[in-house]
Amino acid sequence: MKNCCDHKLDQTQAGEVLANFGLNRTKTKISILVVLSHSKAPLSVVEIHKSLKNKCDISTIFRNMAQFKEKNMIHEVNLGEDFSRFELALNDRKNEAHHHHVRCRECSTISLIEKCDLDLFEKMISKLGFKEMEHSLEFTGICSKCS
Amino acid sequence: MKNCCDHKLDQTQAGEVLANFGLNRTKTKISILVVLSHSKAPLSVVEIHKSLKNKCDISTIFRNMAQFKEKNMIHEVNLGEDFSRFELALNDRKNEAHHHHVRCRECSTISLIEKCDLDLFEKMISKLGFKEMEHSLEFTGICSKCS
DNA sequence: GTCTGTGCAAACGCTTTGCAGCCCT
DNA sequence: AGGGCTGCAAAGCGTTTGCACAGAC
Repeated sequence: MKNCCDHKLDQTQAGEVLANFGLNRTKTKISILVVLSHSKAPLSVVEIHKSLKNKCDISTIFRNMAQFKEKNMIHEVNLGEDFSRFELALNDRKNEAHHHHVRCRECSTISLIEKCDLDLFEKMISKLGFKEMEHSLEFTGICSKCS
Repeated sequence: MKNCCDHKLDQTQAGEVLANFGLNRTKTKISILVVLSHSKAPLSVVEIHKSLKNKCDISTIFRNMAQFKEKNMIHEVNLGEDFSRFELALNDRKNEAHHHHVRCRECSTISLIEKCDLDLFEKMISKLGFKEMEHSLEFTGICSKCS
C-alpha cells in the first residue's frame, strides 16, 4: 500500500519543496515535511511533535500546518477522533492522490484505500480484514446562496 | 427533503421513546428529543443548549447525548467542523435512515442527501446548487488484529 | 428509599494567540 | 536590516468530571 506522497523526503528535498511553494526553509518546516513524508498514515500534531522529540514547540507545528494547508501542501483528515490528522498532498496535481482511510475503532490503526468507487471500497476493505464497518461520506461546498 | 426522523415529536411522544429505550423521562431528555426531532439538520450541543434557552446546563446535554448514543438513538456526525453534531436515528431499524450531508463552507448551511450511491450523489448535489465540492469518505471498523 | 439525573465549578485536551527575541533571505 | 519564524505562557473552545442536591421510579 503506497504512501500518500510516494517520496520519502530527505532534508534537502524538503527544503526544495518549501522553496517551490514559496515558504522559508526553516528547521521546523523541513523536519515536519520529512516526518510527514515518511508516514504511511495521516499524523496528528501531537504525533508529529513526539517524532520531533520536543525539538520545537507544539504551537509552532500548529502554525506551520496552517501555512502548509494554505498552500495546499497538505490535507486535513478527520477520522472521527477529537483531533485532526494531516497528510502530504504533494501529488495532487497529478490527481494520483485521491484516496480515503480505514481506521480501527479499537487500536486506531489506519490503512489507506486508493480507489474511489463504492463497490471497490467494499471489496478492498473486507480484504484488509476489517469487520463491523461503518462509513461516513460527507460533502462540503459553496451553496447557491454564497456563490 | 425529509427530516432524518420523519416524526416531529411532542413531549408525550418523546417520553414514550425514552421509555422504549429504557431511559427515564426527565425534562431535559424530553426537551432534547423534541428539539432534535424538529431539526432538519444535525445539531451541535451548543445549538441544542440555545434552543433550550439555558433551561438546563450544557454539561447535562453532553451527558444525555452520551446516553442516547449508547442506546443508538442518535448519530454523531462530523462535518469538518471543530465540534460534533447529532441527529436522531430512530428509523435505523427500517434501514430508511442511511444518508449523508452537504455543508456550505461559507455559511454552514447543511442539506441532507438521501441516496447512498456515488453517481446519484454527484447529480443530486449539483441540483442543490453547490459548487467547489469536496467530499470525504471515511471508514471505521475493527481490524483483524483487534477482532 | 434508592438510584439516576442535574447544576455548578473545575479540569481536560486540542488549538489559537500575544509577545519578545531569533533566524532566514 | 527587515520581516518571518519561534518559544513561552496564557487563553480559547468544546468536552468531561467530581460533588452535592434534586428528581424519577
